[in-house]
Amino acid sequence: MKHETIRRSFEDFLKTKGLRLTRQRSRIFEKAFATHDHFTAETFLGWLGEEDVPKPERVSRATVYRTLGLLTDGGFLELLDVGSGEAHYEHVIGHKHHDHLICSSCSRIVEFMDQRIEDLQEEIARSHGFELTHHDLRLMGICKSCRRKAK
Amino acid sequence: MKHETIRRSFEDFLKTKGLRLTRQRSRIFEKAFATHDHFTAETFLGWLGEEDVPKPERVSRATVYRTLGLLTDGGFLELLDVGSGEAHYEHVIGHKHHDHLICSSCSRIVEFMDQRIEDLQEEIARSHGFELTHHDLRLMGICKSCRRKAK
DNA sequence: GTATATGCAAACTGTTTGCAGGTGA
DNA sequence: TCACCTGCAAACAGTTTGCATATAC
Repeated sequence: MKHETIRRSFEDFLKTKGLRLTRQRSRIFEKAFATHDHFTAETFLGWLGEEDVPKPERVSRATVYRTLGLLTDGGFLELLDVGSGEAHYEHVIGHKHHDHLICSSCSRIVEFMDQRIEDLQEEIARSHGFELTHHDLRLMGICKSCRRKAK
Repeated sequence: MKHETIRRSFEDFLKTKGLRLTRQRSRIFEKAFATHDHFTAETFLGWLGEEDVPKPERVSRATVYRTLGLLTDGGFLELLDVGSGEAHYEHVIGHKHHDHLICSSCSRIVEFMDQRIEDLQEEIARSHGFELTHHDLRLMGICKSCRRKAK
């Protein structure tokens, strides 16, 4: 999906909800889609702080939290719970569904997706009478380079 | 596994670590193994508060948190992250490894275990050079009775 | 013009910690 | 005895919220 397309769909989303396209929302939106990495609200705030922009473009902590929530509601970001206590986000462009391998030692996050597991999950949910809305699979372990270092 | 056996192993655990068997730890241990349900620290505190015990048996919030952590370290409890912001615990007796189906509507938690998924997880981790230590699979959806109610 | 957003700081939730006094081995 | 524990209250981290002011439409 092209950046312009999703930007447009963000503007539509705001319009439909009767919300306004403010400088802050615009800046947060652009920033969130400018990286392919996962980020937390605080990391994000750091990124914004690095840029030296004139006062009317500045974004407060409260607005970052509010807007990340908004983008998540709208389906532009996805919440990723890595179990660290902080909410991690990732944007949704060119990011088909995937799960995560997390290195307990260096916190590196590797994405993967396995259709066989996806299918089994559906099967299991069905057999328990659940209608699946989403799922979250985290594999925790030690990555190759950390194992090497440990020796 | 019999209750007595695990109680013994808890006492051994304390001894090995040079820790003491206090009234508080004993009470928390018994309570944690008296239910088969998941619980949070605050729920647990509530349970303890319901019982009218003499002062030396009373347990403070700090001690509940400390002791649940201790029991988790010792492998007597398992941490279950249901994504609600609070830590949920479940004890380990007669509870082989399993994953969870969570109803987004009524919060009901159903346990399941599927060896085919377990095997695939190992395979995926290996193929990415990870050595798996544990994993966490949560399937979120709407359970049968909530779907029925919704209609 | 006016409803919606923002920034600020204060509130909140779940959890951890420092310290003075209590207690199990 | 004395290291380990506990209770208390204060600290903490991440996040949310109330309110006065600013701004998009």
